[in-house]
Amino acid sequence: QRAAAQHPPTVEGVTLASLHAAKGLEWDAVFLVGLAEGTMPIQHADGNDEAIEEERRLFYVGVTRAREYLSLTWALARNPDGRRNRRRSRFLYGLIPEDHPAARVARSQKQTALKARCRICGGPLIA
Amino acid sequence: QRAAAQHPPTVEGVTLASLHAAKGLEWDAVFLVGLAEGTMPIQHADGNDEAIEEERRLFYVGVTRAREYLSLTWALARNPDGRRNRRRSRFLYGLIPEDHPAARVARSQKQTALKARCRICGGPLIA
Amino acid sequence: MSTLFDLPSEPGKYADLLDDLNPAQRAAVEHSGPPLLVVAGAGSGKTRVLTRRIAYLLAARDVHPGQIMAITFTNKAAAEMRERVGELVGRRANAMWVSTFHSMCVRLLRREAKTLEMSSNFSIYDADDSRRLITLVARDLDLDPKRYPARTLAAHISNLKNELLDAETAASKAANDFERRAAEVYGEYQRRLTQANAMDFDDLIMRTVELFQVFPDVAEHYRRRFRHVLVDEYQDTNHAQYTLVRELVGTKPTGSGVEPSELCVVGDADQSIYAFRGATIRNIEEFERDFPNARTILLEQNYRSTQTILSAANAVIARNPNRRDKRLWTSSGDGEKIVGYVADNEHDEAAFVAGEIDALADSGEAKYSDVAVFYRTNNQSRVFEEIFIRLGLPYRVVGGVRFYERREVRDALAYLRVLANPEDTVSLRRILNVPKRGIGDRAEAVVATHAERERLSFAAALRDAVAGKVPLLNPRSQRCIAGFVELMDGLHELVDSGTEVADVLEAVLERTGYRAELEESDDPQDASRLENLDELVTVAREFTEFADTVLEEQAEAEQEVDDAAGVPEPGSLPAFLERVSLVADADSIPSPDGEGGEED
Amino acid sequence: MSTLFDLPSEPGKYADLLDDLNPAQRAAVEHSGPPLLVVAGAGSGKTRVLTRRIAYLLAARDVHPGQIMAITFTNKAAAEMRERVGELVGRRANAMWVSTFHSMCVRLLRREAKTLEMSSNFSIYDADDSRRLITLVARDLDLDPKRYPARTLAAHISNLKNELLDAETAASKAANDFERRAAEVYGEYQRRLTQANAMDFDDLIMRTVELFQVFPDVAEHYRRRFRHVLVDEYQDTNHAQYTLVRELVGTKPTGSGVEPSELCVVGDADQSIYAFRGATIRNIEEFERDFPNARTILLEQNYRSTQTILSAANAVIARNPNRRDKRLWTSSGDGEKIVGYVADNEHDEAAFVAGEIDALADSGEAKYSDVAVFYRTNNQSRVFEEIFIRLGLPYRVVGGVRFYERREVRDALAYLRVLANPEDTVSLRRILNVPKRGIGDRAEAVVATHAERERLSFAAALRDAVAGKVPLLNPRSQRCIAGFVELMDGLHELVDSGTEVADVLEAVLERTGYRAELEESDDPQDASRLENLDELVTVAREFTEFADTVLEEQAEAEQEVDDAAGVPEPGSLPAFLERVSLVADADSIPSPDGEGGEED
DNA sequence: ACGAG
DNA sequence: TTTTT
DNA sequence: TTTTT
Repeated sequence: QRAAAQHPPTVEGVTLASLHAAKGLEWDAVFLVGLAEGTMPIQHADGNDEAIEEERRLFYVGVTRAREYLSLTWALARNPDGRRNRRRSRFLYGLIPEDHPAARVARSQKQTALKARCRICGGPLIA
Repeated sequence: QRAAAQHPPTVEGVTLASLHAAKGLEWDAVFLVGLAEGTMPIQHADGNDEAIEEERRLFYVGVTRAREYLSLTWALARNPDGRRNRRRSRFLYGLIPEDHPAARVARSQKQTALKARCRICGGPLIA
Repeated sequence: MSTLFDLPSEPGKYADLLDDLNPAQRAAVEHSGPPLLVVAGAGSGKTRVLTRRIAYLLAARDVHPGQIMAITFTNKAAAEMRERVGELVGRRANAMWVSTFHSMCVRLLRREAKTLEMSSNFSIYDADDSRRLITLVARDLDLDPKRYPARTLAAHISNLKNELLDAETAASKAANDFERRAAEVYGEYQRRLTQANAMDFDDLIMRTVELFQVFPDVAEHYRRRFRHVLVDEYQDTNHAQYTLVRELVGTKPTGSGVEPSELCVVGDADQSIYAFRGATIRNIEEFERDFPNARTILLEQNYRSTQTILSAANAVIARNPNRRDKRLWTSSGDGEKIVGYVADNEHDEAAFVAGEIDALADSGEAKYSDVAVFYRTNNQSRVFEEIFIRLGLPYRVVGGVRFYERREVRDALAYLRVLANPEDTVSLRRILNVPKRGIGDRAEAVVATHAERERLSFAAALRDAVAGKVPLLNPRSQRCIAGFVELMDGLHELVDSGTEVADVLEAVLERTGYRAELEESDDPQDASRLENLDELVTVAREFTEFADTVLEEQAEAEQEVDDAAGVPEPGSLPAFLERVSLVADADSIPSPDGEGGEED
Repeated sequence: MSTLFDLPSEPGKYADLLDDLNPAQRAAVEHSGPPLLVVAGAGSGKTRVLTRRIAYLLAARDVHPGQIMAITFTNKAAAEMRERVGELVGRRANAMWVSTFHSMCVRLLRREAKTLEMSSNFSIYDADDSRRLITLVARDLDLDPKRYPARTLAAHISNLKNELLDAETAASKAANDFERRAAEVYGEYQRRLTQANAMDFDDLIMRTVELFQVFPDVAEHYRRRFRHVLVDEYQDTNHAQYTLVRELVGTKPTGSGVEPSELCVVGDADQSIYAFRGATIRNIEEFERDFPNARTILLEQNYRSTQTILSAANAVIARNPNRRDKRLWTSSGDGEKIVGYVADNEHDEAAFVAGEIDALADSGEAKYSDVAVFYRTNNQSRVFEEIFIRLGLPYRVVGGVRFYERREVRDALAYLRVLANPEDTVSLRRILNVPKRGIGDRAEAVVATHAERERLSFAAALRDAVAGKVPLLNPRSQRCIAGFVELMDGLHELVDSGTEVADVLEAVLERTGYRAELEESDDPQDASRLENLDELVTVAREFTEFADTVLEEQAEAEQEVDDAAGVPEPGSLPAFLERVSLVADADSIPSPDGEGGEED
């Protein structure tokens, strides 16, 4: 058994990787996480068309890694007690219907945790 | 007698003006002041060739406004008690000889006032 | 005419025009034919060359003054040129077009308004009007004023216009959010300008270029007429102005055989300091490539400064790379040495300067008014003012708010502008509640919404408001608006009945209560405001008087005035507004040019 | 050969190669003649197309494997391609060149070293070496490391090289201080690289382009040889790589009548995500313009994902403007719905994901190793790691420091590199005092200055130091340096006597005390360091063994090896270093390619 | 509820 | 901030 | 930060 840095000799488990590192590979189930404005697309790219287009391609690469199961998630706040001022990624427009709970916008007020599971998604996927 | 904003009806006196406003006019005696890096050329322009060239032209316009008498001045510090950390404008290179008192560099230490008058300039003017 | 039988280049002839010129200057005056670039170093006598050249054209080359167009950037330069040519050739000078880029364009646009399918009595929006309108547009587009400040948007849009790009092109070329939003604002801004029957400074140039490019026959008409075009301060032209000049003179014969006009531009790349306003040094640098076959003449002899100063200047500018080399020289000697001084701090620097100035004055070497202090940024004047005041040294500060930028002056003019052009929404909304008459933000917003929804002008929406047709408007506001409309109607009647401008202005100040409000105030600033308004009335008065004399003279001389098509009647309210719109200072009212008639 | 009498396109023939392909794939495999762009959507089977095409070339079009050059970006891709072609055509595959851009260039440069008047045993500097050298250069140029960080300079210089601009051109195009300084650094950096007999990654490409452009006969030689060039991930090429490909295949016949080689590039503009590394999407977008007459084939059928996922992907990417439209589809059904989830905070987000993963695992829908979590920035892994650890959910994090980037590995390799190339100053200075042996910054600086002044290599300056010829060096440091030189001389003897790499490496670790130091430490990190060094020894051992088998096989098959000119002897130290320089992971050692000899 | 400050 | 060599 | 219209 070879000890390479990127494949530590631990039991094979869930892969955690950057979207760049995901390119060219595929998995049965893929979770794209942190899909909030400022993170995906990254802050830096905002306002710059070419950069935003590249961020979108990056997201696209992520989506196309999944064989069967794809999950798209994001968080309203950084910390449990932090201000819930994040907005969801623009790349989700048209993907998650506006009336779906996951499409909800951040509120500035504190509010109770929102954890309603939602496998019953079924909105129109094509924009 | 007409009351125009830029020519208030006061007694005619010394003209105080920006270098831009000086363009096209001429005076017997001209004082170009504030000739320190960050002011002339202005901070903003630093590192940008085209901008520095334009600042130099601006300085040139100032110099060519004078008929008989031209004085070039700058200050080591902003306030009397402030840190003397200014450097003289790069536009003065070759104009004021390096061994002339006015070519002195800012010291970071506090030091006694330097006010030696210096009409006895006589260094080589052409670079 | 007396010159008809003279040989153009006969030696000894036109001695009065040529004898006191140096060889380069003389060459520039005598040059004939291909495009000419006169690279005129500082103090090299470029205005003299320009005026002599014009005089020479008239005297030696049998050119008619009506065939000459001389373009400057400032009214001051135009006035000086006209005056100095006048000294040489007398009243014939009045038939020339000597004007700024902008007033030349206004004149052309008014004449050709029909061609462009627009009204000839458009308002001219200056930078402040323009920024105001952009603020409104940006707000309507829900733009965050932090991310999209009106100032920045205005500068960006101005740059686009200077590059002759319209809103669609700008949108298609936009490569980031800011550019895209700016393009949107640009589009809506233009729509509102049109609605207000107004043009901003940049439009004046851009639309004239459009006029020439879309209607080649119009261009040809003017090219046929202006056989000689002279441009001053060529290094300060922006792309639109460059294009305007090129379209006007042409670079090859037209289909019907009109040769390019003779072009002479004067400028100095080393004095190009307005890049931030869109000026592009490239125009003067590339003149020979833009106008093939061009001749270039360098004016390096200086008649202003000592050799010491010139050598310093040469040394400074020589460090700029890729520059056409040019070394200023003088025959008048070295003069005094340059003084260098490092002060410990800014206060001491100012004290040193003050001391030097006093010494110069005491020794009689220079009067105070012969002395100037220059700095990079206006805030640097502060220390000097403090010291000068303390020493009782007289001074004047150039810069700061100019006459026509003062609030009270703009308010008064806004009334006049609305009277002249009721569609001028920016001006109308400016004075709607000035002085306060109970028409608040809410009422204004409600009327604006109504106007938008019903596709009415703001003025028409106000009348709807009076008629109770504006929803959500409360009765108290409605009464206030009724009062305002009535007020304006009254003023209108004055204008229609031919009241002279100054009296209309007086009526505005009285009936609106503007003057009363200032008189009641005990703020000393308001006293100066009153003075400024009085000054404005005086300007208006003199304007009418001057127009009357011109008209009389014209009548006496039985001059034709066919050149005046579309141009506002001399002395009229529109004429007055046009003048003040294109001018910064109250004392630099341009004298009317080209009003002496001639063949077309 | 068995294929000699087959008609190239006879229906039903080559069924094994074509039958299980969809029509677009088949067209891409069968296409012959003009340049071919295969736009291969995600999961559309592009490697299959590439490998089948190669097999088809060999089987149906009578192409010899030695005429094929297949270029990839990663060693992994190269290895996979070689393996899959091998499955189809057997050992003949070994005669092809299947390699990364960089290793292809290394190979060409070693072969043609004489032409470029350089040594064929140059070191290859990776990003870290390069940044180190740039740090030294910037320091010598007195650059403020705040304003000019080595990272930024390195990135800038890399971009310049990717654009094929040399230091002079960069200097002449510099439009601000940073660019000018960067150009200076670039120039000095290149000088030092040459001095160190080293090339960085970008040089490998740039100098190969130079080779082809300056020596057209060399280009023609390789064009004649490689009649088929295939490029994978074409959307990731930078300008230099694009130029390299173009120079290699040619766009028109050479003077001596060599037609352009047949080019096939495969890529997907929608997956272009390396612009920040210099990749330019324009290359794939403009392929048809760059290579006139080109044929384009779209691969839109997907063999990986459910239609639900593909529709989402299509919807996402469709919003990018100015894009070649492409809609992925599958015949395998809709599958599960996509799950969307907003968490209150990042902790909850991770908890949700962990819960979902557990549910998938519990239900048997997926093993942990079939699941991946992707984020934009590596620091986002933190929350997930915390939660996963708490839940005992097994995971591995991709990214972070890679095997050959680890300090201990680079230290050990630096020793080997200095042994292979004593001029390799960066490596030499790296290990000069590692492990600590009393040669401090001061001593290093003094030696460096001596080297600079006497125009000596740093290695030679060290010997001067031992001989007491370096001024200002104190005796204690001198003795330490003497010890170091002696140590290295001893190791050199080992190398010269033909000791195998793994044993040299062992000697390094023992004699320098590197291993001892780690063994004595009680830092747990140092334990893992020891493991990594052991791993490195194992890699070296296997490398030699593998080379031995290859050599034996070659001997058995009596294959010619003239292709190996300039290429380091298999199993040798230089060969080992070349391998590890072009590789990121210890487990992705590329198998030697093209080593089976053939005619040229 | 709107305008003024 | 991403990091194929 | 400069501001010819």
